Amino acid sequence: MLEYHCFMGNGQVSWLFHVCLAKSPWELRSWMVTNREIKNELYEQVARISKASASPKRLELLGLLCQAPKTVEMLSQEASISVKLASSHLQDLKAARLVESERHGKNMTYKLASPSVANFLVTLRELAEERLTELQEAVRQLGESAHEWTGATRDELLQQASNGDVVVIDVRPANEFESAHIPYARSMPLSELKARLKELPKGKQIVAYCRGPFCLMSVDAVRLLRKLGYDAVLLKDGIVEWNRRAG
Amino acid sequence: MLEYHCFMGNGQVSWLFHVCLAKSPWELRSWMVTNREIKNELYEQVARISKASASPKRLELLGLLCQAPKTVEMLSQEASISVKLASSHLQDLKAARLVESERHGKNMTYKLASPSVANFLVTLRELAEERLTELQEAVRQLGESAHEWTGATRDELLQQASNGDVVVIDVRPANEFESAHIPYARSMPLSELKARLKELPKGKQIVAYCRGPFCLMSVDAVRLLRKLGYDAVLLKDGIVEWNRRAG
DNA sequence: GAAACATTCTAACGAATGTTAGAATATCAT
DNA sequence: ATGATATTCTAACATTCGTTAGAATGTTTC
Repeated sequence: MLEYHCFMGNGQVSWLFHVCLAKSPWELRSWMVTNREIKNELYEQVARISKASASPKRLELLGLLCQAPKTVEMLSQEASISVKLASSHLQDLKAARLVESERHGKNMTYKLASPSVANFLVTLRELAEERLTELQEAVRQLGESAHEWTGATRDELLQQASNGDVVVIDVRPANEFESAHIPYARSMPLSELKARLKELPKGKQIVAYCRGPFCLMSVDAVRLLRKLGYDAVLLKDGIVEWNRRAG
Repeated sequence: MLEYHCFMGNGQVSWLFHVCLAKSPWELRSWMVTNREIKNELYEQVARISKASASPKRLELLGLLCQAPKTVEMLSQEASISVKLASSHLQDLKAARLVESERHGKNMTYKLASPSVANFLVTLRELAEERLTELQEAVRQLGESAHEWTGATRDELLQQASNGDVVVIDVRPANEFESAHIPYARSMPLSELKARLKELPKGKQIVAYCRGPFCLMSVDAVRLLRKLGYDAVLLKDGIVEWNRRAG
């Protein structure tokens, strides 16, 4: 029976006859089959990466690992899933070489396999934000509830932070701050914010950031600070987005 | 029954008690549920994009659409799948807003929804090449069979092409050349190459390119030209990769 | 309006995936 | 070694996905 995509059934593939004029029918067929098999294999491999990122929970786990290496338990709690499910997802990610694991005593620690993975995730998220109006709507609602940093550029923020005109606070857990943070930022985890209020000057503007645009910690921090009379705004970028804009 | 990720079952989420001290238990619970639901929704939306790219055939279709708009039939033939299956995959891609369709007479034409999609695909492919040794191996074998352009930089190639030291040929079908091509390149589809050999100078180096690193047309072109005594090499970049390096 | 054609919709099947619970494994403290 | 703890492996289930075939839709041409 003839297939739709039969090898020689139409004009679309007629160039093959020119290119392969010298080849015997058997050789021609084998050449095509081989080429097709090579392509299939190549795309199959690329799809391994996108399949690994094709689940909301795996995306969330990857996002958390962009901040710092973490144990299975930490990851499961922060993503609100069971330890078993987290472990299973992490193994899928490991099979796709997106993360690596290492044992530290009783705990298994997972970390991103490469900075390229973080870069890919940001590209993916930005594409989703550009294309999906549903996502734009959801993000817009987040933005409305809090005040965003309006001081234009990255360099301006760096400048003002370096000479003390604004105070940049990193409201993530301390270990994530230690793993990597924006220059001149001060670690002030959301959990300690209320107790350490006296460290913050009322006269200056306070810029709070957290894990990135999908993390709500800076939103909460800004809401709290503004209620107490501080001039607080939030920066949507996390450390990965920040570094990306550098290149 | 108590869940692993119960809301108040452990120290990991204890900061909530500080932040939300002022809230009643009901308010606290509702705040958490809402935050979790927002995050779930956000990641769900992002996953729509990666799910759409999580199939080898859909990746191949997207890759073809990066070259030029095409009808369902053209796409099905070039990807070696049935028209029905192609249509089905294209509708998945359309649901994820990665492609758009337009009717031209009897034919339905699909095109990329945005250049960001092409950019995302290259990022994905590059990540796959970096992380997956299986893919590196497959690509390496392709490279061995043909001679790659060794003239270092993009700018050098542009320079040499502009003053005629090398001849850059685009071996894709003519409509893809018309849609977009590398500056100074000459359209010479693989199907016509043998018939138009006399247009190519034997004294100069010929650089052939096609759809990108996973497309085998330039490999075949170079193989043919070298057998006939031409000084031909191939450029792995397609038009998308080329433009990306511009920014 | 009828015939011809390209595409999509519907239904169906087996294959792959997400999730959970229980058993098994590896490490640490004793 | 033994018990306690963290993680992974196994098995099971419902759900989703890839693929195919047949019916239905929309468009052009006559």
